[in-house]
Parts: sequence; structure tokens; C-alpha cells
Amino acid sequence: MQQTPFSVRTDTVLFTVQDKRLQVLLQKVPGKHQQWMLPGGLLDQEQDLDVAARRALARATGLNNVFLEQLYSFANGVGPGKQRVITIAYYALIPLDMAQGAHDAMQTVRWFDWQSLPQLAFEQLEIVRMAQQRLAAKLEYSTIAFQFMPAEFTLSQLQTVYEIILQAAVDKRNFRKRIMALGCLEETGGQRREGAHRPAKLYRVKQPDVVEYIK
Amino acid sequence: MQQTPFSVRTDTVLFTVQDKRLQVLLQKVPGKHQQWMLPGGLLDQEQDLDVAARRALARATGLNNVFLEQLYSFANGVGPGKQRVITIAYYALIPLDMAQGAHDAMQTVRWFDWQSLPQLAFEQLEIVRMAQQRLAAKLEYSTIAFQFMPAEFTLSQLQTVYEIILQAAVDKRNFRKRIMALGCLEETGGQRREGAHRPAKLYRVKQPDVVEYIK
DNA sequence: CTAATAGTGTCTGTAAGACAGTATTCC
DNA sequence: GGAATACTGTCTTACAGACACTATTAG
Repeated sequence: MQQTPFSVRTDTVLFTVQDKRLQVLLQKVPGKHQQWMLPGGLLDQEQDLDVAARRALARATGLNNVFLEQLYSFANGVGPGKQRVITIAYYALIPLDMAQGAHDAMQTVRWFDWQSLPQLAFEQLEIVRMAQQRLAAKLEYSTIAFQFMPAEFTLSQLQTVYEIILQAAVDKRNFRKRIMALGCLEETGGQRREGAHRPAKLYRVKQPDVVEYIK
Repeated sequence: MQQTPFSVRTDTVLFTVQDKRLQVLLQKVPGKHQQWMLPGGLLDQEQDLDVAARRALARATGLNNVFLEQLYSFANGVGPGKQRVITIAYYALIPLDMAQGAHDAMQTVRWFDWQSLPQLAFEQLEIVRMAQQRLAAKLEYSTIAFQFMPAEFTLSQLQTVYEIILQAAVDKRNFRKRIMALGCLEETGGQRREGAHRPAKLYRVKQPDVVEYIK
């Protein structure tokens, strides 16, 4: 059987929440002026797709050990005589306080509001859309939102993350009841003062690396 | 940048429910004695991965227009000097009354209870496990189970499908209450007699091609 | 009349959602 | 004391689950 040769790449939608917006990290297309793309790269001798995606993300941002999950695969760039490209899309989340680090690490990357991205290859826009949908869905039935949280955080911070991603206001009392009922958080004992008002209790996630299904 | 050449294949876990078991269709490995594999094939100039998966499935089984969804992608067969293979896994469902057709179409395929499969390549066993988990999860939050149903069916048949996939007994009254509340079914007006007992009403799915998220 | 499956309603407990006032701090 | 955010509890409603008897048929 005649086989077509393929290139295979992983591309990752890296999310964070910053400035009251859900943001996506994009990387400059090398050599091209003001063109952007998802961080990613061609697959070579990596054993594992996840490893390849993590490595490409680390190369672009300097970030390791982020939450990362496979999203969907696409066949792009079809055309007679062209080499075909298979894209394995991933999405990843980093805590609020690491976003600045990603930005500074190299000057080739930048955060964009996910709803006002610059020009991207068509399939990459589709990937971002799909990733945002998956993220919003997972907020409802898993503890994925904790992946956005720094080591210590207030419940108001967490609520803000939910409101931004779901694009809807959330009732404070019901939210706290629900979150605390999960049993995943514990008080650190510390407080945060940041204005002319009562200080907020700080919490931490008991098992920060575990994303659980709930309900 | 040096590129490794890849083969890309789609492999599909085709499910049906038959003989009170969730069954998976496997295909004989050509040339090999008593070895089985998931129906699938190498990708060539297909425009779309879904199209390729459907075509490979149709080639093996003669079936078209089945419910089919992408599952996950894997990088297999790693080894120095070897050509690497990327597998895009799919899963598909067919109605109870089409399973016999798939079996008869060619003598190269057979249904197996998903819990007692013959020897398979390791990654294919993993794919089946993952597909079964996805299917069981989707039963709870979507109308995917209707994809197993023939054009007309009884509520007891439908309940049996749920019980087999979830591997748990279901209360008849609560089940009917919940299913009818979805508003996806309508009575055909017909009945089915099949024994020394009261005949069952027949139902059909209002929009058989739509799988909805519920709750 | 027996055996076998189809069909049906109520009660109870739990979880989600609506809703408003007090507490603490900084200036 | 004013402004700003943290923090807390009750009531109502909807859905999920437990539970048992009648209906209809073939033989």
C-alpha cells in the first residue's frame, strides 16, 4: 500500500486568567512580521505525544509542570502534492501568578484576550474555540479551575475565575457553599489584606495536581 | 529542521449491544492466523480524519452513516530506525439490529464481548478501554444511548442498554420518568408482542441523528 | 389460572438557587 | 464614619432515588 508521508505537530492552547480576562498565549511566527501562532512544534523522536507537547511549550515559554491535556486532532494543509500535516491539539492552564513569568521569559510570546486574537491560521482559531468550550464545560463537572490558582488564594479570587470563564455572575454564598462542600480546600491560616476592607482568608488546594470529576 | 516521517492511521472501536453484552467489532489481521485488530487503516489523501475513519469502517463492515466520534490520539511503535505510527482513535455505535449485518457482510470481522477480547496490540486494548469509559460517561450526560436503538424500540430495550453499559440495575419507574422527561421520544402508536405477557409500546427518537447534552 | 413482562405514582431526602445583612479594615 | 470587600444562613424548589401493585397477554 502506498503511503503518504506526514508531518505531525503538537500545538497547545495555554490559558491563564489575567486582567479580568481569559487569556491565551501566542508565539511570534519566526521570520514573519506580526504574525502569531500557538506554541507547538513538529514531533520527532519523542516517545509520547504529551511529552512532545510539554517540551514544545517549555521551549516557547520556559514553563514546566503545567496542567496539560489532549484536546483533539486535525488533518490540515491538504493539497495535491503538498506534504500533509497532522495537528494534535492540547490545552494547558497555568496559575494566575505564573502568567507574567511566561511573558517575560522570551520576547517572542504574548498573552491575548481569547476573544480578540490576532490573525491566526484558520485551524488554530478553531482549536482555541474548542479549547475554551472544553474548559468551560470542565469547570462544571471537575475541579479543573484550581489549576489556575497560585499556592495560596482567596475564595473571591477563585470566584472571579469562574465568573470570567463562564461569563456570568455567580452568587457568593452559593458558590462558597458548593466549593467548600468539595472538600478539596483547606485554610492556610493566613490572611490577605489589600485595601480598605476586611482581609480575606487564604486557602490552598489539598492535592494541587489532582483534577477530580465531581457530581 | 529534520523531520521524521510518520504513518498516520485511524482505528475505530465499533460498539453494539447484543446478547446482553456490550460488544466490539474486530477484524482479522490479513495473513496472520487468528489475530485480530480494530477496523481502521492508514490515512492517505482524505481531506478529513472523520472521513478517513468512516471510510475504513465502511471498508471493513459495509456500514455507512453510523454515529462516530474522535476519541484520542496516540504515538505508537516507537523504536530506533522504525517508522513511527500515529493513531487517531475513534469510537462508533450502531443500532442493535444492524450488528448482524456487520457480521455477515464479510467473514473477516467478528463481534467480541468487550471484556473478553482476544490478543490485541497493546495500544488497541488501551483504546477499547478508553472508548468504553467515554461511552459510559456519555450515557449519563447525553442522549448517546439512542444511537444503539433501531428505528422503533421499547423502553425495556432501552433500559437494558443502559444496564449493560453501566453494569448496574436501573429502577424501571425512575428510568422511564427520566427518559420521557427528555422529550426526545415519541410513541409510534405500534406495539410489540413477544411472549406470554402484555405487549410493549413502541417508541421512536424524534431526531435520531442528534446527540444532545442533558442536565 | 399461571407465568411473564409492561406499565404506573407517591414519598422522602438532597442539592441548587434566590435572597440581605453583619464584620472588618483603611483612610 | 464612609467606603470597600469578606463573610454568613434560611427558605424554596426541583430532581433523584426508594419503593409495590395492577394490566395484559399466551398458553
